[in-house]
Amino acid sequence: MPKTKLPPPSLARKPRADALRNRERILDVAKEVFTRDGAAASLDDIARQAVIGPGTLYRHFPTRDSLIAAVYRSEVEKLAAAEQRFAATMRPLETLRAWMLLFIDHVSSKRLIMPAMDTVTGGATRLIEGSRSLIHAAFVTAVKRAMVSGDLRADTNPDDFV
Amino acid sequence: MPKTKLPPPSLARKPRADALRNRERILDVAKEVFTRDGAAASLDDIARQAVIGPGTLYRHFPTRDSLIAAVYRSEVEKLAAAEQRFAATMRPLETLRAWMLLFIDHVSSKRLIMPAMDTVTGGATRLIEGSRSLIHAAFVTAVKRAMVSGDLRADTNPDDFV
DNA sequence: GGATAACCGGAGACACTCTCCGTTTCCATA
DNA sequence: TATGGAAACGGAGAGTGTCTCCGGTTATCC
Repeated sequence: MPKTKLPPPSLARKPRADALRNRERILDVAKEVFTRDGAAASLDDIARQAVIGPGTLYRHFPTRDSLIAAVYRSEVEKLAAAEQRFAATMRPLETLRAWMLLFIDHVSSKRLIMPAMDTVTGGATRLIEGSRSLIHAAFVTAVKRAMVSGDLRADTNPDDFV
Repeated sequence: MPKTKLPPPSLARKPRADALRNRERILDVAKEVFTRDGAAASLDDIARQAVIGPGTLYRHFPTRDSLIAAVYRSEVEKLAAAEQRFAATMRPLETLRAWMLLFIDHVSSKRLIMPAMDTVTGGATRLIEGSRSLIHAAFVTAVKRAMVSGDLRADTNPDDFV
């Protein structure tokens, strides 16, 4: 009798397109605002700049911390992904150089955002710990590519850069 | 920092007694509230508990950060002073033990307060750095006293505890 | 004791947070 | 393509917090 199709053993269904769009826009704006105004920036202001209502922002990110954490995660993922994107169009040494520049940006903006992450929960450490491996992997890949191409001496140890 | 009395040449005159009293009360209450409610506690609430108006609180500490920093500084000073107070009435080993207990308290409450200190200014590092030497000196003194009295082996290096 | 600079209190304007719910949009199905 | 309904949206508004301004009070110095 129920014509409603219950989704196969799998759990949830695909998120709506507008929700994804909004989530992305919030993350973009939030990153910019946090970096500019510090971690105590107004959340309603972020919503306003992202051209959405406050309700929408709070539905996506119930707390300030969850938004900050999401911004951080998203940045780390972008950073890791950039290595492959660069490698597709640049020579190995250029790739490494460009990526390291991006890394500097990442670190300096992280300084701004971090303090708020454990204001309440003290949970910053875990988040950072988890992202370290992702970044490290991207870095090692870039260095290895440069070694294979001969731009870097073959006996270079990636970790020596750190 | 002991205030030597220099009446004639100076421009500033001695701070009023009530101002000093209030400042002290604010610091006491603020420490308690911050430790309990976290660094985002309501400032007006602190004023209320200290039985003063909000205006008074803001005159003494114009920003949240300045209040937090003052609380921290005051705690460090008390911690350093406690070593001498203990030594006056306790045996060296007891002094050391009591002082280290106090130190634990200090560290754990610091955890609560720290995050807010550089939320805006990123200035926590300097503050902590400055206080480290004060605490370290008190600690070394306590250890040395215990060594002289024979409670601790004479070849103990204070820094080994850390 | 009197003058006066320093200090106090708290009303109030403004900003921020977060929720509730009527309206709109998207997606699956027919 | 049309349609039912779940999912997402927006924004008004209540509650709370921040910070200032200024008339009144108090301590200090002479």
